[in-house]
Amino acid sequence: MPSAVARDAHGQVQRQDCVYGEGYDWAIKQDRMGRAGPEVNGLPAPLPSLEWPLPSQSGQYELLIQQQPKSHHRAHYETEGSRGAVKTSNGGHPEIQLRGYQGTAPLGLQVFIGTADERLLKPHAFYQVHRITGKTVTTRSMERVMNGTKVLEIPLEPKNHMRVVIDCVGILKLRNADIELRNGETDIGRKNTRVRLVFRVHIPQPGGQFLSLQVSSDPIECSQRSAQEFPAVERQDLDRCSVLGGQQMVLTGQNFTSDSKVIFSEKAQNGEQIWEVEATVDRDKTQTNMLFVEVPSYRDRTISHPAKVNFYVINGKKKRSQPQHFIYTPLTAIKAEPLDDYHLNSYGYSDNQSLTGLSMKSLYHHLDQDSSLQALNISPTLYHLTTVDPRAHMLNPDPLDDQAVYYQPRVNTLINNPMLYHTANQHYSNCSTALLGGSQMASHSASTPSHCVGPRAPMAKLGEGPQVADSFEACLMSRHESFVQAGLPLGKSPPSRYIHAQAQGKVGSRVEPGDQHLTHISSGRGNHEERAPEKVTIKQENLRCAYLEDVNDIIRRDLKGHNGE
DNA sequence: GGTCTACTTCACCTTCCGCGG
DNA sequence: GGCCGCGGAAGGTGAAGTAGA
Repeated sequence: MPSAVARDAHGQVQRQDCVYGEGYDWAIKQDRMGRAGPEVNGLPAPLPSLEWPLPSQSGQYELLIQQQPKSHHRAHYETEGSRGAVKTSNGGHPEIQLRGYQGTAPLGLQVFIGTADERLLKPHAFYQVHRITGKTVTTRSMERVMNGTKVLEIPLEPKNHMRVVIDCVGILKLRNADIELRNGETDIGRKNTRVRLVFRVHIPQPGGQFLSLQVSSDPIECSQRSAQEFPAVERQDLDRCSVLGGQQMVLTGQNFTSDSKVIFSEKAQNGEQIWEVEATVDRDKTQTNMLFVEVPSYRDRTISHPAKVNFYVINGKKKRSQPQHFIYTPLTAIKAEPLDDYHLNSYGYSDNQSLTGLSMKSLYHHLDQDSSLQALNISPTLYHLTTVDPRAHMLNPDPLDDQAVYYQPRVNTLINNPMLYHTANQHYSNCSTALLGGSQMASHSASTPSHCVGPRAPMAKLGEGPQVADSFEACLMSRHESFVQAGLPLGKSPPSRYIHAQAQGKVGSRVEPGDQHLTHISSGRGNHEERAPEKVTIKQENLRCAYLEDVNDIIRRDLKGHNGE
């Protein structure tokens, strides 16, 4: 088992262990690439952190999952033998394809185990990918460790139309106690048994850049027990209806029984349950993987804002599915003011789906989903990150934020770190205040929201460490605490930002303390093109229904969007 | 009636066993 | 016979629930 010492994207020396499949020329070729990233002009390029969100599609390229893994796979412990490769529901194996690749050289597809909870996708602390070997395995693979996360690399070959069957990926469960005792680990393992397979590919681009794409599978339940007994909703054909209810919703999933009930519920901000009602299930049509539900009417038919509720399927006393989300839309419209400098039509809102009653969250979401910056007539710009805190970038991990990452190492030096990442479809550019004067990002106080960069503003940092992440998360929390505790409309807090990245080496951002009703989004060209910033102003009102939970909702929706759902 | 504590129940985690290919 | 993949279950642990002071 060869091991290597490599420098990661931040120049930190780290040990990486590699395990090769037999007769694996490709692996040897890829080894150098994987240790410190692909090579550019003979120099190793760093790969984006596994915690970075990446898009599944960019330009002509698309990384997609042709066959999704089964929703249950019992992971094995280190003390056990392998429990085999992850399978699809029809007994086959997941299949991945990279579309749009015209090159002749094979690429490496990276696979790791990611989280599947409400938060942002990141490597799962309690599960690791496990390389399956044996005569039934047809796919070559190579195992390595990147920053403590096991990653399998599988060749994607043009002769196979850049399509590969993932029959060599198993899931290893680490003992909760071992992980929870680890320094800096804040997650708990108990009941944290859902994972996703995450696939990444790095495509060489002209000029020595690389384009990184990522796609993650549907969630996989990895525990023995829940897999056998608990109902699981995998899909719902309806996610909203009017407060009157009455519409039929078809749920597809697992472990539904003739006794399954569907419970709609709503919780107040303080977590107190304020509404619960059992929906009518069509028992005659019920199958083990399908439920037909009549949406119950909402408790309050006079709402003026969409109401977000949950529902779950329950088989027995405590055998209930993960909560699913549902939105009741109001019957009556409320005042909607035209938004300055903002063309609703460009977002395709129909009359009954106007901005009426739309929260800031919804606005953001729609903006995001429709590649809003383009719609807002913001020209593509170069987007620079200097060793960016991935979670800063992930603050709003929507398709817009999930810019494909081009990276080109050692092109220029910014303060202490030399890495410049250029995104595809580069809509905006920015850089953290951390870069100003070389101040340490870690010094950003969680209690000073003014240091938080706006929702679509990646923060830069000058080192990777828990204090930075903590600071960022605290920063995020702080922002939302201010929403909830102060009861301010979302449009008023936190203060808007004016972010402007200049050419490399002179980048920076500043907070504009001015009118907090306004959200400014500016863009400037980076090192290749200079362009005057364009400003978009959005006026927002009626935002009282913005809750902390909205952030999760945004994340959830966007993750779903990621998966092409 | 509210709070605290001790006890009980049960869900979950981890390990082990055994079977078939 | 050994290994792998897999199902099932035993036993430990801790969270959740309940009863009594």
